[in-house]
Amino acid sequence: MASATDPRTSEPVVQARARARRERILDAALQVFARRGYRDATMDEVADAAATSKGGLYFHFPGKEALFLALLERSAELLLRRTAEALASASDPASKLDAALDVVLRLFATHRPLARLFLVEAMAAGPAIQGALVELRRRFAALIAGELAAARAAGLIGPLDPDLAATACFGALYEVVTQWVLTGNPPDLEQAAPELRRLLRRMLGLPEPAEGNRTTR
Amino acid sequence: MASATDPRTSEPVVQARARARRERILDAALQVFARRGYRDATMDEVADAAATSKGGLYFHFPGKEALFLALLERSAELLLRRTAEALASASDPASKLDAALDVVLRLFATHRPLARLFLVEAMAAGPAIQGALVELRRRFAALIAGELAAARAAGLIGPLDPDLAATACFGALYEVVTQWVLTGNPPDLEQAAPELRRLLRRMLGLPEPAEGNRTTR
Amino acid sequence: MASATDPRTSEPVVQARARARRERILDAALQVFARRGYRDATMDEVADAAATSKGGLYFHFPGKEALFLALLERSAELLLRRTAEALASASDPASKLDAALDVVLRLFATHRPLARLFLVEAMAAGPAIQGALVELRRRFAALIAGELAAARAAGLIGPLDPDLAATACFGALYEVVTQWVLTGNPPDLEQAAPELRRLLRRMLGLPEPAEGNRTTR
Amino acid sequence: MASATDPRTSEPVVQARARARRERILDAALQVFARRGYRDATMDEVADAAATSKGGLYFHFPGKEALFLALLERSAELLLRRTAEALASASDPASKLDAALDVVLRLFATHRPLARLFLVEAMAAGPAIQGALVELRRRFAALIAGELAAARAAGLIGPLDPDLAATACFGALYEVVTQWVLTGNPPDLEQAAPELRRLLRRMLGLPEPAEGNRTTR
DNA sequence: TATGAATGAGAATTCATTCAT
DNA sequence: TATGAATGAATTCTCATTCAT
Repeated sequence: MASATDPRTSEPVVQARARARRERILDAALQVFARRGYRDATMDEVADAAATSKGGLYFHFPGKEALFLALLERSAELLLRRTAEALASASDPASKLDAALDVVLRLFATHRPLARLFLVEAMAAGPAIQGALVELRRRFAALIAGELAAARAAGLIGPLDPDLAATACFGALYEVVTQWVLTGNPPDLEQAAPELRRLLRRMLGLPEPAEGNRTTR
Repeated sequence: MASATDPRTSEPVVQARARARRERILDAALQVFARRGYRDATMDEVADAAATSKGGLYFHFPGKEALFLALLERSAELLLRRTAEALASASDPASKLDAALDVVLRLFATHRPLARLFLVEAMAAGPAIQGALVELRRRFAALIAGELAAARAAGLIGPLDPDLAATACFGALYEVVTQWVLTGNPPDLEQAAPELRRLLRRMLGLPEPAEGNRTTR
Repeated sequence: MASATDPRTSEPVVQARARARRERILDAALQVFARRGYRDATMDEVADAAATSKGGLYFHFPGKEALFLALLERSAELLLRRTAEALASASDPASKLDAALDVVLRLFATHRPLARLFLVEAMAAGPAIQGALVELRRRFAALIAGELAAARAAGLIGPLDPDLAATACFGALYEVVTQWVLTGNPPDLEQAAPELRRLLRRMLGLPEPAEGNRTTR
Repeated sequence: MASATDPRTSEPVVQARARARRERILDAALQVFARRGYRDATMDEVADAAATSKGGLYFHFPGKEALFLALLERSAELLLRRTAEALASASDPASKLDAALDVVLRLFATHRPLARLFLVEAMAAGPAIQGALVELRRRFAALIAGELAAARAAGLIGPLDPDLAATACFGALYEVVTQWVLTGNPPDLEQAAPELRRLLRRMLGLPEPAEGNRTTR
């Protein structure tokens, strides 16, 4: 009795179904965790939102923390990959910065629950998750720091501490998004992009662009 | 038979003792909340740490959330007052920035549990506390934004959006402290002051100082 | 140093004050117990209502149950005394019944909290209080049963079981008052008197009065 | 792999078991509430008595009050249904009264914990339960009042206020049962039936039966 | 694989009572 | 006598996790 196989993926149908269910659970978990916070969200709520049972949840994920971690990883991969692509697709440091900024702002602007989850709820979700978050921040900051070091080596920017500068950049960006998540200001997150770009450029010592479309709030 | 009074404060001894107990509870709560996080901390632990009974806790504070809020307020007053003093005691924007930065870094450097509590744990502690935190951030950012607007009006800095710039400043600072809280880097938080000062000055368009006066404690 | 004495009662002033305070506490307790029920009422509430402190309460009464019992006794004395007076002041069984009925309905009609306390809340207030209530009911029913036995002996009513008849009388009256306490029907409790009188008379075999003013609701 | 079903009820075995557990919990709750009273009974005790866990209790009932209410409803249905059947099975008002009286006395006589719970403990169990009890009394009294109105319309009894008369009947019955619950008198509740029947008949103006078997306690 | 009933170790909170002043 | 701060045992309810079917 050979098990059925999906002709497109040559993956056993059973496994495909399992993977789909897994994704469905992760999607549901994102909504629930973002809305209720890690601590207040219950596995019951996640199960309901995923239209499955508690037992089903525990078949796919060993526990609540692991579920959150999986969610975190899936989302972080996306963010980091897109940021890396943006950095790679631009040539000079200034446009790399612009591109990365655009990617991050656009991703969060279109995925507010994700932003809430990462920036507001996650940090207080227990040591294991905190550790994962620290690692993610480190990877993200390292991405920036790498670019800064390269720009510095190429003499495109003045002397600075790449790690601290990357942290500051990350923090400025992080705070702008957090404010938006918490207060809804600015109403459209991407609105803040040009001014934020200008501030970060100046901080890093990158040349100002010859730009006319200044937005003053 | 008049009740005994403290000769120094002319306050009834009973009330004085109660107020002391209240402070002791707040101190204990700070330790416990910082160590365990808001959610994981239990009222039992706080009571133990304060060397009182659970009932005693509830005599002084109506509940866990109110206890945390009281703690938040007490600490925030301190931070905001010191920052305002620092801003008032300096004359030009650049030294105002320096002074405020020093105050914040020093306060957190010497009160790591406080930093952990407010920067890491608090945000995920439920809507009421989140609201209080948003308000605190707003007040702090408004302090900075006010200075920026004044500096701009005086022609000391170029055109910028004071609110966004204040948010970015706050975020950069916040993230540096958070990294320190989470990873212990840099080992001495105040070490980061000069470079951070340089970054923020540049971001805001303040003149670079003729720098020989690096401050190493 | 002889203690001051009240010239009217030749009672030491201190004791007079204590007795007044005791009465004030009982009055407050009546209100609180009637409004919140025995279980849900707290000693704090009673203390507040009596404008005293918890410690003060415990000086005058050894505990919550004792307070309730004292209240019960004070009120029961009143009801039983008035009922006995009414019975004594009438000559024939029929007018005795009428008089007793009037007394009870009037007392409860003008003291609804008292009615609520006795008829609704008290029974579930714990074994000791239950025992006291049973005893009160017994005394009240005995009052009626005594009259019934006398009336029977005088040949004024037919044969019946005085105890059971008294219980039934008491129950009918009790239920009418309870309905009024719980639902507010009839709006004016004393309204129900004539019809209730008629029903009870018939039940006991007393002659119908030559009365024209029948009220049908 | 279809889930197993009970061949007799074609109900899934899982659900059948759950329903059985629910019933077992209700049975246990009746015992515990009757023995300890609503307020003093703890969910722990109920769980123990039901040989289940506290969590299990809360799986089947959302809380203590809901559990009590469910119990109340289940028992009240029984009483009301039996009373209605008794009323329906008799033809003339007098035998209807007799039949209903017998049903009620027999039910309580054989279920003393039930009687204790409903007549003594329940009334002081909080507003929600009190409301439910008021409604039950109303339904029961309405059953009687309906019969009285019909009998009156048919000219079988003299003029009276059906609602008040029903309340008085109910009260007399209620009090006799309550006395029995509280004091154990009369030792056999059903012993009181003939005399009580006679009293109520007279009260309502129903003809006396040609009966010789008087019982005097 | 999926279900949902069941578990049980806590959690926050309440409140009668005590007692130093 | 009076006060009100303090106590601590008891109680309801929660929820991550397990497991028989």
